[in-house]
Amino acid sequence: MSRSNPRVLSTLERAGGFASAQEIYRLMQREGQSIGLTTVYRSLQSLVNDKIVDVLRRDDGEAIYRLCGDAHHHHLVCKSCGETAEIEGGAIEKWARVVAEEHGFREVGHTAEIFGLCSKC
Amino acid sequence: MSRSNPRVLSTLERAGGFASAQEIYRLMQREGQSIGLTTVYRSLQSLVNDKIVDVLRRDDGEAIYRLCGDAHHHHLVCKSCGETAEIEGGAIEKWARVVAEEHGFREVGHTAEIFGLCSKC
DNA sequence: GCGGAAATGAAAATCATTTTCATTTGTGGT
DNA sequence: ACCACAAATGAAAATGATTTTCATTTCCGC
Repeated sequence: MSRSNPRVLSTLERAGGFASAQEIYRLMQREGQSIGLTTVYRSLQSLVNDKIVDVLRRDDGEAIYRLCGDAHHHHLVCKSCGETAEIEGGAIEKWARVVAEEHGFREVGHTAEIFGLCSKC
Repeated sequence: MSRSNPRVLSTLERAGGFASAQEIYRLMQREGQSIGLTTVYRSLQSLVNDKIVDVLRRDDGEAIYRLCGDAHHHHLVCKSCGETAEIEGGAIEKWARVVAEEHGFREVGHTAEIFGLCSKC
C-alpha cells in the first residue's frame, strides 16, 4: 500500500482541478519535478480511494481525475468539450433506495451520470 | 471507408443491444462465425457514424456500444454474487431530462446503476 | 473475363494503465 | 550513529483495448 505523493495532488490543483494522469506527469516534468509515471498513477489511485478526487472518463477512454467536494453528487458531462457540472441527485437517491428495497437489497449505493452536448458545443 | 458488416449489428442485437467490441468478437467466435476483430471495430465505428448505435464507456474505460432507440433499462447488481436485475428507469428518465435542460444540454443520455447486497448474500 | 474499388483480417503499432521487481528512503528501536 | 525493516519510488516489462498498415480477397460494373 502506498500513500499519495503530495506533489501530485498539488499539481492536480494547479492544473485547475481537472487532468489526466499523463497530463499531470507531463506537467510535473515540464516544471522540472522529478517523479515517475508509476508514482503519479499510484498517487491518483490512492486519492480516489480516499475520496479526495473523482475519476471520470473522456470520450477517448482516458481517465481524468478531478478534485471534488465531499458531498455526494452526480455529474452532467459534455460529450464534446468535457465540461462538467456537479448536480444534486434529488430524485435518484429515493429511486435507488426504493428499487433496491423492492428487490430485497441491502447496503445500497448507486452511480448516475448524465451526458450530452453543452450549450457551447 | 468501409460499411458495417451486418453480422456485427445482428450480434449486437442478440447480445441484448449492449456490448463491447471484444465481447461481440468473442461471441461471434463462439458461434463459429468467421470474422476478424478489425472488422468488428470498423463495423461498430461505422454504426456509430450512422447514429445506429451509441457508444458509452464502462468504468474501466472499455467502450460499450448500445443500439439507439433501444428501450433502455438500468441494472441492480449484487456486489457479492454478481446477480443482476434489469429495472425500469422511472424517475431517472425525467430527472435526467430536466436537469440537462436546466443546464442547456442537448442530445442527452445517461447511465445509472444501483449496487448492493442481494437477499441471498 | 477484366480492372478497379471496397472489404477483410493478420500482424504490428499505439497508448493508457498496471504489474514486477530491484533500489532508495524513512523510521523506530537500540 | 547503526541496524533492520517497512514503505515509497521508478524503470522497464506486461497487459489490454483500439488503431493502423498492408497484402489479399471479394464484389460489381463493363
